[in-house]
Amino acid sequence: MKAKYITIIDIARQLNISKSTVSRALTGHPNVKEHTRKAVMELASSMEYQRNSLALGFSKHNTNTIGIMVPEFMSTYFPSVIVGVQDVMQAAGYNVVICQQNESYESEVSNMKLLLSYRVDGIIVSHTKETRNFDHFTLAQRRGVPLVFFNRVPEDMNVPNVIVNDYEAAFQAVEHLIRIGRRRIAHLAGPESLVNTRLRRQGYLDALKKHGIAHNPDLMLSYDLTTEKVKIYMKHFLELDTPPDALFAINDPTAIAAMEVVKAKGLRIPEDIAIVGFSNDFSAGLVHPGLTTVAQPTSEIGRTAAEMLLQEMRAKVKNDYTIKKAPTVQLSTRLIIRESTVPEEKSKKMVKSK
Amino acid sequence: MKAKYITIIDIARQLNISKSTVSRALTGHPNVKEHTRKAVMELASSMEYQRNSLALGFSKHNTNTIGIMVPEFMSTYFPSVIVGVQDVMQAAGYNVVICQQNESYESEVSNMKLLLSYRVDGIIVSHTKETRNFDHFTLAQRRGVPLVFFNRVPEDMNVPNVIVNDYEAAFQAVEHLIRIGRRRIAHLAGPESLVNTRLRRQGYLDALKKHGIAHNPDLMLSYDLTTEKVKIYMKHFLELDTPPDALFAINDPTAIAAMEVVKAKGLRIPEDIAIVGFSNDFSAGLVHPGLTTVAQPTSEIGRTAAEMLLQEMRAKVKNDYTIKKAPTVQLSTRLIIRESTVPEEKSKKMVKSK
DNA sequence: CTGTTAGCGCGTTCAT
DNA sequence: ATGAACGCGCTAACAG
Repeated sequence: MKAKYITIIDIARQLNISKSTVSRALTGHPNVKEHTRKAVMELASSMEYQRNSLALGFSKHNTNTIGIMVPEFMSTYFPSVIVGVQDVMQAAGYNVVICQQNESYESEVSNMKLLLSYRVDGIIVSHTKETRNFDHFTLAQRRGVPLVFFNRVPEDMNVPNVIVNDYEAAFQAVEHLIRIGRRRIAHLAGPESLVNTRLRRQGYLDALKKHGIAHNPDLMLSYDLTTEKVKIYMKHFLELDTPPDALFAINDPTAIAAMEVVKAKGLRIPEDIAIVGFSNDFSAGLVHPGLTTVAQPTSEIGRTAAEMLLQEMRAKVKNDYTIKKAPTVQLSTRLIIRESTVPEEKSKKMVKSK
Repeated sequence: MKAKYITIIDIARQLNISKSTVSRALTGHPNVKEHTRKAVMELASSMEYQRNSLALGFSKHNTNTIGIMVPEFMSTYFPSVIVGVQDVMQAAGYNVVICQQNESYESEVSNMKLLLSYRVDGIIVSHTKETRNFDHFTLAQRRGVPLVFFNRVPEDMNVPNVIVNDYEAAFQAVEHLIRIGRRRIAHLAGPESLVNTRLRRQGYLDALKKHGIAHNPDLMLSYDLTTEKVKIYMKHFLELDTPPDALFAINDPTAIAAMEVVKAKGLRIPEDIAIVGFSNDFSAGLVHPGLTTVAQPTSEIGRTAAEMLLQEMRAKVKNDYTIKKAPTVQLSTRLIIRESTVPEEKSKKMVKSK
């Protein structure tokens, strides 16, 4: 059941001219008689000629296609970054191929090889939570395929990337909790493999320190981002002799899952325990009470990463990041205060005073 | 800044053998001396040889790649269908390229041409809300590229597809509203271009009819799925002389946006107005009150579509759907009752009694 | 078991 | 203004 496509040879035969002429007419080469060009164009369109990008990329050594690799599709974060990437890339005449890894390292390696085997011109990446070995990324670099990372950036690689101010954002979020009078602030951190985890945790620790609150190791746990674990750990927190009066969660899904546990226990949010998330997922504004969280400029992250990649791809001489510092763009976040930390009336006042 | 890849010729030269032998060794052809094979494999891996799928697909006329085209990424519906597709396709040795159209007809046409120009072996599609012309799809069929539709299926095309029982699901949802005593049931329908819109609307109308409730045209509006319009129309409904006591929304984002309007007006859900959505998006369980909605088996939809596509691609003789009825699989939905129609205690009872 | 050759579709010289 | 010939990387058919 082979597909059947029209080629420039078919067109050439019908018109009794050479395929070179057809090729020239189709690509807008100046040296083609107007009459001939018109005939070619008309026949091509009536035969629904569809150019073969494989053949083209094959001989030209570039495909006008970039890949984007994201770890998951379950929150709205990555899809909206992708929309930003597509905006810019489409305008620049590039096609975007999306690969989604389901947080699996294996998928990531095989998808990377897939993209390389299809000779994409560049790749935008956020790695999985399982990724500890980065050989598949350096392989791309060695092959001269530009990479731009965002959100989850490997610490040991010198590579262009787009990030947000995770440390400050976490610091501010925790400071917000302290300002509203909380002292026993728990932190559900992410996996050690993610640089975000470490930055946000440091922000958490330093905010406590600044305000003279001793860090209680019992109130901090790293976990693997699965819902089941949140439930276990959150229950554990709540059953401590002196349970926390606030929670800073690594991301919104974590915060939302934690809220479920709190509500199931019959505790009140924010009165008994205030909760802050991270990223301002679509659902953060929908849960009850609304989730205080750190908003990330998702579509701008995507657009910025795309623009950085375009620069890399357009560079006449490949940037050698073994000898040169790779560019980093840090975008700003914004703390969104909702009812999970400040009850209704109060929160309205705070927004106004902003 | 051209990328530089190793080819089988490089390997052949180093080993002083012909590229055919290298090719055979690499592809596991039986007629290669063990010694030679080993040498090839070792060199290939130490040089980090990465096969060129372009060249392969180019000469073999198939790419082991399928495309999936979805209209949007804003709800969790399409991403989770995609995860199902990937499951099946990965196991079958296919690569999946995802295209997202932002609900734009133009993007759809250009992405379709993109996929065709890359000679994908098959395509899974849900079309945009703007799509009224289906030539780009029939083009694929004429080229012998199998298509499988899901969710948004063109009515005039005889093409394999995976759908849910939209009509019955809508019927049951509305019947549920009637059972809890509602009579003035409004319906926010989707764009006329979507077959879902028509089926769900018919289910709505027939449920009213069955229960002897006259259809009030003032209570039914079609709209373009943008949040701004929901707000306008919902306000309009609520300001009618005799406003509705229930709303059946075409999908969950619509229902959730409508809930905002209701709450802003100071009305109670479900006491003043009960609300039902469609699809059981992730956020449906998070909003307050929880949204009663029709759950779709998203990942099963994806897996089923993928399996249908595999069958099409594997068919020795291409199925000619101009003369033969295309297969349809209809999957079942399930009405999930939450607090947007039945207050807390009551809804718990109903779940138990199930 | 291995080497040689042809061909996939296209753009691109190099001739004419 | 046009045609002929080549090459991109790989597999397959054919010839040893």
